[in-house]
Amino acid sequence: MSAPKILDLGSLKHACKSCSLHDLCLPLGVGDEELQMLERIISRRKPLQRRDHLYRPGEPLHAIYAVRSGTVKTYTLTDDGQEQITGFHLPGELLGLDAISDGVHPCAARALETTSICEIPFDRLEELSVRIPGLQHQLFRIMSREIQTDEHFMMLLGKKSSEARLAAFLMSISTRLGMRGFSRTEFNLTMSRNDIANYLGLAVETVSRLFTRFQSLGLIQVQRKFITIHDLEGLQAVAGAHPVEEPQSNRGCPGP
Amino acid sequence: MSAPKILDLGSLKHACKSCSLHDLCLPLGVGDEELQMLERIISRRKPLQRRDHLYRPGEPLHAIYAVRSGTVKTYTLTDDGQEQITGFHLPGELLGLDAISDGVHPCAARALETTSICEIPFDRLEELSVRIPGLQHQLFRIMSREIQTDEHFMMLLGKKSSEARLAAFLMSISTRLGMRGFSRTEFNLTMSRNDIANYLGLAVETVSRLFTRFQSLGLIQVQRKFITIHDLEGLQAVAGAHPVEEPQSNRGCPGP
DNA sequence: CGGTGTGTTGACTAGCTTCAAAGGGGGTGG
DNA sequence: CCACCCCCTTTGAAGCTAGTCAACACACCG
Repeated sequence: MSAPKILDLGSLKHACKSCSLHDLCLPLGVGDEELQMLERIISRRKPLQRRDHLYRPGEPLHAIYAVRSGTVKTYTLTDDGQEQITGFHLPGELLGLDAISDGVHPCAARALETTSICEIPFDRLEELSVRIPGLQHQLFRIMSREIQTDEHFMMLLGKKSSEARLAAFLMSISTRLGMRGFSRTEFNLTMSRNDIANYLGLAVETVSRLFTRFQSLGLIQVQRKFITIHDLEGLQAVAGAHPVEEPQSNRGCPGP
Repeated sequence: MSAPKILDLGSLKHACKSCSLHDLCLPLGVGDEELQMLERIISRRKPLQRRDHLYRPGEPLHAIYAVRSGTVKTYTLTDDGQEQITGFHLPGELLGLDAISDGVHPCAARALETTSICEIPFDRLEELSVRIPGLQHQLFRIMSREIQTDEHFMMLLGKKSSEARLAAFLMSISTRLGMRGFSRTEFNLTMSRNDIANYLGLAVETVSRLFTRFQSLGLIQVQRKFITIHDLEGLQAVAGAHPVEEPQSNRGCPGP
């Protein structure tokens, strides 16, 4: 499956520079030679079109994937058949890590727009990470990071108001795009309101109302899918805010 | 840190049999010799008493931990200083995986009762997993599993009613205890109602009312912290149920 | 034996969902 | 290229779930 295409290693290397695998490879002093070994097992797929599936639930894990450009959403189906979005994946981010444990994808991955993808055959990645300890360490880090962000998101869903959720969502998109060199304050939301609502555990109507409210508060400007953030600090404040009231005093003092 | 104690390998091996590291080690044909190498780096800590911390947020990652007996809760503090429980860890389960990415524990871990713990120095575990590919694979699997259960839990928080959440929680405890050879239908909830509510994103009062309701429905019997499940299937049904209505027809048929 | 913390129960409230309907773009077909 | 249609989005009003507030019951502990 997926015959490794011969690629221009120079350009691929450049591409890898903005990828999460890069961040997590080079800093540890993985040598040039080893980097080339890694790059050799990575192949590009032909771009996905909007609504194309990268994989579906139940498919065996062949590879993990990195988004080169575009957006991918991952989702599962609940017992009663409705969709639950588990994440949006922006350029430089990885998908498919949740499939390692059973060797089968527990969720589906679908492009929200034209999207290009790097494919990293998992068995070969594992082999390589035995030979390159730095790579193994980085894989552990990447997976740990995902566990951490999932925990953070659980807090969002469990404790935060609808306002805080949407604000945090926008801040998350902003930050992640910013890390990859895109604008933090102007971007397109490639997902529908429905997707956002689904992801945040809210009703579509609530999300729509919140966009309107944020705009009238001067925090953001909304032009359909195009968002301009006017007040990053303000938005962050809304995101961090306690659902009902903020004591303001004795911050971060847990007590024994 | 943590001078490796000389242990009776025979008894430790036995202990490891009911541990998640075991499940995820032996099946892959890790040899006896390699298993001994693993066991040699694992040390026991002296038991934790109720309310003792295993680690606190901000502490550097020295080791990951496995619960031998007892229960541990992990939690973070929100921006405004209130506790958010991220998980309960039963015998045989691992803690601390979320600390790998930054080398620092993002959350706290605290014993809910007298608890004994195995400590696995992470740097030595990493070294070992380079030498034992099967071990590396199992670590990937364990972390992947955690990502997967986190995603599942996100669905619970985002889409399910309070009833479904508590039912799913009880089923989760039941299943996990059952996997370790404990009773699936009779157990002590070592965590307080407050902890349960916090974890599930509910108010304490709601949790209390739900326990009463489940009892009057004949699903469970509640005697303070001691729970008897009378109807596992019924509880599962409540857990899986759609918050409002259940279509009942066309299950699991996504459509393209 | 009181004190304290934990758990339960009731009444009220708020926030979000649901239901309903209309506006607006983008895509498709003629 | 235009027109139609569908779906996404927005807005309004009503309803319900779960949260909040308050008071009490119960065990556990010193």
